[in-house]
Amino acid sequence: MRYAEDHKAQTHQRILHEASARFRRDGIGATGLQPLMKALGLTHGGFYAHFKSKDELVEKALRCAADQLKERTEQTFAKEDSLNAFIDLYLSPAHRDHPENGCPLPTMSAELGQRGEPSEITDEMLKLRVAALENAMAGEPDADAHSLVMMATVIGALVMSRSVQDKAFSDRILETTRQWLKQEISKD
Amino acid sequence: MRYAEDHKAQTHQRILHEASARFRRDGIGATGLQPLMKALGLTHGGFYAHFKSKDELVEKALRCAADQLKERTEQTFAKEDSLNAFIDLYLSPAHRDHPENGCPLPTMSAELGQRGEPSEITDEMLKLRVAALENAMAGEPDADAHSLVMMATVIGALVMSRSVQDKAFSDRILETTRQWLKQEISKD
DNA sequence: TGTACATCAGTGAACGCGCGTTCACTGATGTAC
DNA sequence: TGTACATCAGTGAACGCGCGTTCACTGATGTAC
Repeated sequence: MRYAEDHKAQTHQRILHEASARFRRDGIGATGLQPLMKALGLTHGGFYAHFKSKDELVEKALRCAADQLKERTEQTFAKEDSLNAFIDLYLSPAHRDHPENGCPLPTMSAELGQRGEPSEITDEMLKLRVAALENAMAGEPDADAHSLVMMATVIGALVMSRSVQDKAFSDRILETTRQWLKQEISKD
Repeated sequence: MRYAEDHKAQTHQRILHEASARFRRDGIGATGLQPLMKALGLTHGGFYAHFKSKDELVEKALRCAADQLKERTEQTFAKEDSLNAFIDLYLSPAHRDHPENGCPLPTMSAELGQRGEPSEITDEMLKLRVAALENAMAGEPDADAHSLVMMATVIGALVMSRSVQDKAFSDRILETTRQWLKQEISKD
């Protein structure tokens, strides 16, 4: 063969990785396949040797982002003070400023709903993260409700901090929410 | 003149209203001007007698949604038990299932950020709502932080409930968050 | 060792389509005389 | 009262563009003999 044995598989992964970043940063609709492939040094025609449609790419890229996130989540929850670590990570200025590496939910959920694709990956992703939070709250009586509400709070705070032009206000949203959530934890 | 004096102004408002609903329901990018005008019984060419570009429509429609929301918020906060009323309204299944009439932030914020338009209407909208919440918490020492975090929580819960396929899970997100927030209020 | 052939990841022109935008035009009305 | 003209909200064909998708092709390689 012309290329190394795993060459095609590697290209496949490169497309997936680039797409998952662009979908989060620019949105699904605004991400063209032509510019995407060009950015990888390829031509657009070759895309269909890897995926049968853009819809399939969306599904696979979302899975890719979810797996990436799962891994990072597990790393975070392996730490000592995992809840505080999670809060600091999710509500960090870095996460706000780099949606392409972050949680796909705040950027993609609206568009996914509008597209009418069932997907169910978001279900899986959310349930997984809420379960991880709940697990880290072991001992607290309201852990099931608290984990769910905490997840909602960090997502909402991130959405708010990204929606706002006023930089100081954006920082305040993140910091205030961080402090609030940590103080809630310390009560238990 | 051919039409009533305020005919053009009325058409202008009809376009604005329809656009503000479609942008929230389908997204900005996925809303075409041609189908939009057709839905109002007009042809697309006439659009430019009312707005100089789609970008201007986006800005004006967002303002329209914000005003609509402001009015509804004020009505809610005129009530006795305004905080509970707000929570029930924002986290109602009706709000989840009808984004076209609801808060534009959860549906449009990602796209607005991606478009690179400054806008600042989201700043105004958020600050206004947070201030209304804070006002309703009069007396509570942490009202400034609490109002901001509560806003984040309801936004995040709505985003989550809309992202999920599992209907029972979606309902649980809304209900759990409602209960949690109300219980937090009753503590004060 | 040398030649003919098969493989197949990637190429790039072409397709139909809907988009935002432009513009010469329509036609029902109010106004002027 | 009747005719000529001005107004202007809305019409609809046309534009260039980027989109997702298709497909005949390329050309470097491994294999067969």
